[in-house]
Amino acid sequence: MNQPIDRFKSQVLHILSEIPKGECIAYGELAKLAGFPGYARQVGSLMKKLPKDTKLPWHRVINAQKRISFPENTDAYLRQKERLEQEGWVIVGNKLSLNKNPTKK
DNA sequence: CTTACGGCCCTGG
DNA sequence: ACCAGGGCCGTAA
Repeated sequence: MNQPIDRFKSQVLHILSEIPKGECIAYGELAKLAGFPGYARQVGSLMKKLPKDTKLPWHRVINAQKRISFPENTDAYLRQKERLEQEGWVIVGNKLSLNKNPTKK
């Protein structure tokens, strides 16, 4: 079968599972760490494939713009927002800020 | 084989 | 700091 992409998935999922609480990562960063720079979108596609009962912190994955990659009126957006806030993040609009330290002057 | 579409990224205005 | 445009990669039609 497709070894490279299969490995890609495994790596991404593994790294994702290693993401500590209270920390987030961009799709591109995740892909890069997995050894597949430029595969940000594929990471997103992979996230979409994840089962609903997954233990993986998919909510800690956001885009490089520090924004949730979902329209605000969607359910997915709200869920991710809630989870991130639960992790101690502060969401302003559809953008993320560091916990208790947005921009910090 | 061409077209369309993503949980994206980067550069510019 | 915010929005728009173009580009990248893979999968599905």
